[in-house]
Amino acid sequence: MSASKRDELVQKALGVFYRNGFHAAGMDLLAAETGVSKTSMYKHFRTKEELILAVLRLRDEQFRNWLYRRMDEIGDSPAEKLLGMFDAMGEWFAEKGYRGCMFIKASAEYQDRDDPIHAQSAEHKRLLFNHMRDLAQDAGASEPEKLARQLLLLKEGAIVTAHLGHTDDPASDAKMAASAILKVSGVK
Amino acid sequence: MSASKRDELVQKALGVFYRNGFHAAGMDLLAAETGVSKTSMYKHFRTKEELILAVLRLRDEQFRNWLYRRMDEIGDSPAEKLLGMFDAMGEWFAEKGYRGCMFIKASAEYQDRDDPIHAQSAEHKRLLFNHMRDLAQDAGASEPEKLARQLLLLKEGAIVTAHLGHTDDPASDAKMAASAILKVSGVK
DNA sequence: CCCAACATGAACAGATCGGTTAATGTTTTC
DNA sequence: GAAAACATTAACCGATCTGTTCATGTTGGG
Repeated sequence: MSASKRDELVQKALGVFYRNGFHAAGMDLLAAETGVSKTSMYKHFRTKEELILAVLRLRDEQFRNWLYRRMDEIGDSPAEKLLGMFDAMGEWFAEKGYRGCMFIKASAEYQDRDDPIHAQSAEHKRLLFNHMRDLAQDAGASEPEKLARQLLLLKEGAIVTAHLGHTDDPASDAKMAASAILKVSGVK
Repeated sequence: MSASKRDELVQKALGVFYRNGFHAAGMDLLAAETGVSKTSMYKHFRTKEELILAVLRLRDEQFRNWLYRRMDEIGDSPAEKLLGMFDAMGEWFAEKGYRGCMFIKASAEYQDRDDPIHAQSAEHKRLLFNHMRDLAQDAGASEPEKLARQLLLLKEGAIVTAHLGHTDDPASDAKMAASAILKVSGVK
């Protein structure tokens, strides 16, 4: 039971869940798509919930690493990095196979706030908020927390709209709206 | 098979789906909660999908009627009505049992863009957009479509965050952000 | 009052759900 | 090279899934 084998299963399960949804993807399908028997699956993960939680942990790590890096690359100043989030979103939306945010989906299928899957999805959003708040502070915002919350509202809205809305360019709309918000937030 | 009986089933099924999710609520549960036998259920709706589509139609009608009315009551001018949307959102979020937007949930469980359930959810968002665009035009916005899209980004973001985020007041954040956007949109 | 039309419940399909068991490889270790 | 440890497979478990069948009410019209 190598650790990397488990990681590989989680990685592949992530794709299966993302494409099919959590309830719709059964353990039989997951085992088949990862090229492993169901028994092996249950050697690595005691329950389906445990597998889902592992998938969400990996997704959180992958997504935040990618996003923070892109924001850093795109913007020089803190304010530019904040706006850069929306450019990064645009890149993500343009990927083929884009189907929205895994955590929003998870919270839609596991709605109870004290469900571990819901709680872990909320934690991901909280970590994103912390990062945005720190950047907003560095950017000199008069109310960094409020600014961070507002920019994240635009981000979540764009994520949903990119999957559910007409096919325009929500990332660009969000970025222009963000600029307007930055202007009234004491950020130069 | 009175028409009102069918409506009553759809009405009750709406609540069951909203609380449990679409995959998680089976036809047995739906029949039990509507106080009707499964056979009767299938007399009124040929498949589960047909029931879901009927539920979404009802929800669309209920939600838009309610929202448009509240926006009208809250604001006198078109610009005030636009901002009033966020007050209405705040009222909705505060309802006990709030679990997010039914159409976002539906699109999360039925992801394919050509799935009828996904398509109907998208249609709801499109109708909302039309209304907002008309109001934005009446309000004198320089680019009414863009303004409508941006305000709706804030709305979708707030809806998601009210369910998944920390428990602050996303409707109020969204409203203040919307004010900033209105200012740069040629709306007095 | 009788018969047709409709509504109902219970039982049943066949498939799939999450999860387990027991028997069979395949390594690793001494 | 034998024995212990680990991985894998296929078959199975009871529950639940969407959807159907059939036998029994129940109701309204002539």
